[in-house]
Amino acid sequence: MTERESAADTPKPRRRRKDARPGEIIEAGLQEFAENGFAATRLEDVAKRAGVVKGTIYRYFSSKEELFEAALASRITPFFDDVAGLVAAYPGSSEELVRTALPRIYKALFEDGLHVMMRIIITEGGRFPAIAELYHQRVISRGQEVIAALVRRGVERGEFRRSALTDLPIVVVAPAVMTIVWKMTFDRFEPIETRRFLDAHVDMVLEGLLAKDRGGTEAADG
Amino acid sequence: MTERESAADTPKPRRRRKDARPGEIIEAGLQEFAENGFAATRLEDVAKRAGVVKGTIYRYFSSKEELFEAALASRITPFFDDVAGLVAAYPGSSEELVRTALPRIYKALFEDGLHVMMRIIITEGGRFPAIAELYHQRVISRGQEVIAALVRRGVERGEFRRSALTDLPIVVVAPAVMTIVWKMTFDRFEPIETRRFLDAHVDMVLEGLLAKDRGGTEAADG
Amino acid sequence: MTERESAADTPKPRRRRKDARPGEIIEAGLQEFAENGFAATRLEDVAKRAGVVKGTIYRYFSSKEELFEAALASRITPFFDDVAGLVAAYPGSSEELVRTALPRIYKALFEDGLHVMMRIIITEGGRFPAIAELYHQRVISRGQEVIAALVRRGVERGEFRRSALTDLPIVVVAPAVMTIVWKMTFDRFEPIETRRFLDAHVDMVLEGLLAKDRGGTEAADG
Amino acid sequence: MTERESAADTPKPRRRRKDARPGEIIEAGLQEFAENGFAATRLEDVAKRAGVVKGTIYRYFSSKEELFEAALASRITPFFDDVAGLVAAYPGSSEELVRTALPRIYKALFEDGLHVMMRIIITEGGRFPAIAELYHQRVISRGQEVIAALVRRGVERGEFRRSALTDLPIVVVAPAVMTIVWKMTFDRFEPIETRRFLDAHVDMVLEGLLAKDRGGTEAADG
DNA sequence: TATGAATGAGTCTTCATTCAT
DNA sequence: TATGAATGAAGACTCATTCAT
Repeated sequence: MTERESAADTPKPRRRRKDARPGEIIEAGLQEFAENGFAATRLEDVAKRAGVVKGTIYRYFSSKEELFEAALASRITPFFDDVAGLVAAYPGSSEELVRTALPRIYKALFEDGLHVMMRIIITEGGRFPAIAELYHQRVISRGQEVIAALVRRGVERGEFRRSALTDLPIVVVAPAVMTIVWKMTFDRFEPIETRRFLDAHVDMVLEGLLAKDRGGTEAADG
Repeated sequence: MTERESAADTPKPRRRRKDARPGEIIEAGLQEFAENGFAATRLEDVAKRAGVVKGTIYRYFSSKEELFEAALASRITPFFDDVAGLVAAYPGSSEELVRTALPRIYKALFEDGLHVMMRIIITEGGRFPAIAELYHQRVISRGQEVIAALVRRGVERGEFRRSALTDLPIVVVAPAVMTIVWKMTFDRFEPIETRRFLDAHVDMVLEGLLAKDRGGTEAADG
Repeated sequence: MTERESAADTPKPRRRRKDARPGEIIEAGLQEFAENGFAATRLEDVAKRAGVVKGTIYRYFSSKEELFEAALASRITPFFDDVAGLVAAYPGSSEELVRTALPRIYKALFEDGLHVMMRIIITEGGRFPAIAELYHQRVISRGQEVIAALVRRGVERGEFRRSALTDLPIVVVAPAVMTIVWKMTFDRFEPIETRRFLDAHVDMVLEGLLAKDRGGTEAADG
Repeated sequence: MTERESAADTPKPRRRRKDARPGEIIEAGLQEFAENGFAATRLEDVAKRAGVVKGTIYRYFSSKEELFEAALASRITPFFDDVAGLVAAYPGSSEELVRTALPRIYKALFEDGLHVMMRIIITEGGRFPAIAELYHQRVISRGQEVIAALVRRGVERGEFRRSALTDLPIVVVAPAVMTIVWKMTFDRFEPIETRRFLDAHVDMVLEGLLAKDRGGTEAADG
C-alpha cells in the first residue's frame, strides 16, 4: 500500500497477518499476564501485542481465563529433568554437584525465561488453584524429587550430614525463590546481580554460616 | 493509640454497629487485597467486610488506590526493630542468636500476620512501585541492616566465616520468603508445617549441607 | 427544571431521577421485549426508555434474562378470575354467558394490554421454557378451567351439546388467539377491527356454520 | 444455472459431502430460524447444519437477512391451491367439504412442515414487514379466498347460515392457528394431540356449542 | 457522617461479514 | 467455488466513583 513496498514482485510481500497463530497469542498473553496479573490484563493489549484483533483471540481460546490457563500450561516444562539427569549421572562429589546444579537452575530461571512462569504462579496461584495444582504436580513435585535425590546422594555418600534440612530438601532452593521475588519487587530500587544471589546461595547451602573448624578452639560465645 | 480514647471508660456512646472508622476499612481492605490482589478486589467487598457501605469508603479515601496505599502504609511496621534490639544486646553465641532470631521472625510473619503484607508486596509490588519503594525503605532495608549486623557480629567474633553469603546477608532469610510463597500457592496441595520450614531454615543457615569435619570433638548441636 | 414548578417550596423540586424504580424498568423492558423480542432487545434501549442508564438496570436485575423473566412474571395476572367469577355467578342462559364472557376476554386482551404479554409468550415461549411454564400454570391452566366450567355449565343445563369441542374446551378461545396473531403480523397490511373478530368468534362458538334446522320453533336468540 | 454446466452429463464429478448448494443452506436456515428466531440464530449454526462453512453462505446470500428472506420466500408455497381445487370441484355437501378440507390443512401444516413457516412468520413477522407482507399476499390472502369460497358455497347452497362468521371467514381456521401456537409454547407442559385439536375444530366450525334442537324437546344429555 | 441509588467508562465476549488462499 | 482465519462493531456486564438525601 505504500510505495516503499512497490519495488517487490514478491507474491506475499508482508504475508498479511498469517503469523497470528495461537502461539503468538499465548506468548503475548504470557507477557501481559506476567506484567499485569490476570485481572489487570486487558485482552485488547494481548491482542495488540500478538498483532491481532481482540476477536481473534476467541478463535483459539474461549475466554480470558482459558487463554491464561492455556498459556501457563503450555510453558509447564519439565525443566528439572535436566537437573535430574545431571544428578543421576554425576561422577564427582556432591559438593561439586551442587555447584553445578544450582547454576543450571539459575540459568533456566533467569536466562531461559522460566521466572516469568514463576512470577505468574506466585502472583496468581492463590486465585487459580487449578493452575497452581498443575504447576505443583508437574514442576514443584518433580523439583522436590530431584533436589531430594541430590541431597540423598550426598547423605548416602557421607558427604552431607543428615538434618532438618535434609528432611525438607526443597528449602535448599529457597534463595532462588527469593531471587525471583526480589527481582520482581525490589530490584528497581536496589538492583542486585543474579550472580551474587547465586554465589551466596551456593555458599549457604553448602557451608552455612558457621566457621568450619570449630574444633578444639570452640571460639565463640564462651 | 490516641489520647482521645484515654479519657474515657465510656462505653462508646453512639457509633454504629461495626464501628466504621478508617481502621475497620483499612483492615478489611488489607484482607481483601491480600486475598484477591488490587485489581480483583472490589470495594463493595471491602465495604461489606468493614460493615459499611461502598460510599462510606470515599469519606476516608479518595480512591481505591489511595485506600490500598493507606492500608499498606499503615502496616509498614518496623518489625525488625525487635530483632535489631535482640542483636544489639545479645549476650550469647551468634549461633544461639540465630536460633533465637529466626523463630522471632517467623512468629512475626506467620503468627502476627505480617505475611499478609508480604503477600501483597510480592503480588502487587511490581505494579505499585511507590508502595514497593516505601516497603523497601522501611522494611527491607532495615531488615537487611539487622541481618547484616547479625552476620557481621558473628564474623567479627570469629564464629561465622566470611563468604559470599556474608557479602549478601539478606539471603540468610530466603527460606522465610520461600515459606511465604509456599503458603500462598502450594500449601493447599502439599501442606507443610511452618515449623518444619523454620527448622530446615535454621539448619541450613547455620550448617549448610556439608558434613563438617569438626575435628574429634563432634561438638555441635547434638 | 421548569418554571411551572417554581411556585413550590417543595424540597424536592424535580426529584432527580427518583422514579427509576424497578417498576419503570420492568415496564420499559416489557415494551421493548414485546417490540423486538428478547434477543434483539438492547438493554441500552430499555434503560433509555426507563429514563435511566444501562448500569442501573443491574442494580435490580442481575442479567438481561432475569429482567425478562421478572418483567413477565410481574404481569402474570389472574385475569381469568374475573371471568371465573362471572361464570360462577351467572344467572342467565349459557348463550348469554358466552356473549358476556368473550367480550370481557377481548377487552382484557386488547384494551387492558394483556396481548402484549401474549405476544411475548408466543414469540419467546419456545426459547424460555421456564417462562412458558409459569404462564401455562398461572394463566393458561386457569383459563382452561374457566372455559371448561363455562362449557360444562352449558352442557349440564342442556344448553350445549356434548362433543369433541366440549372435550377440548380451550379451542373455544382459539379465535382470540388468532386475533392476537393477526394483530401482530398482518394487521398492517389488512387491518381488521377487533370487534369483527369478536363477533365472528361469538358467532362461531355458539352456532357454528351450519344452518340449523330449528324445527318450526325458530327458538333461539331472536 | 450457468451454461458451463450444460455441457456435461458428468455425474457431478466433484462436489463435497453434503452437496452444499443454496438448497441445503436454505433448509438449514429455515430450521434454525424456526427454532431460535432471526436474531438468536447464528450463521455458524446454519452453516454447520448445512454441512458447510460460515463463509460459504455468503457465496449465495449477501447477508443474514437475505438468507432469511430467501429461505422464507422459497417456502411460500401456494399450499391452499390444493384446498382451492378441492372446494371448486367438490360434489358433496358443504359439511362434508369442511370435514375433508380441514384435515387437509392440518396435514399440510403438521405433517408437511408448513407450521415451521407459520412459526417463523408469527414470531418474526412483526419485525420483518416485508416478509409478513409477502406471506400475507401469497398465502394468507389466498387462504382467505379459499375459505371464503368454501363458506360462500355453503351459504349459497343453503347449507350454511349467513352470519358475522361468514363475513369474516378467516376465523374459521382460527383453531389451526391456535394449535400452532400451542405446539410451539405449551405443548411440552401439556401435550395435546393434534388430532384432538382437529376434531374440536371441525366440531366447532360446523356446529358451534349450542344444542341444535332447542325446540320443546330439550333432548340432550339430561 | 453515612447511605445507597445512580452513573458511565471500561472490558469481555459474540458474531455477521470479509478476504486471502 | 469453498475454506476458515481474521476483522471489528456491537452489546452485555462490572465496578469505581459520584451525589442527593
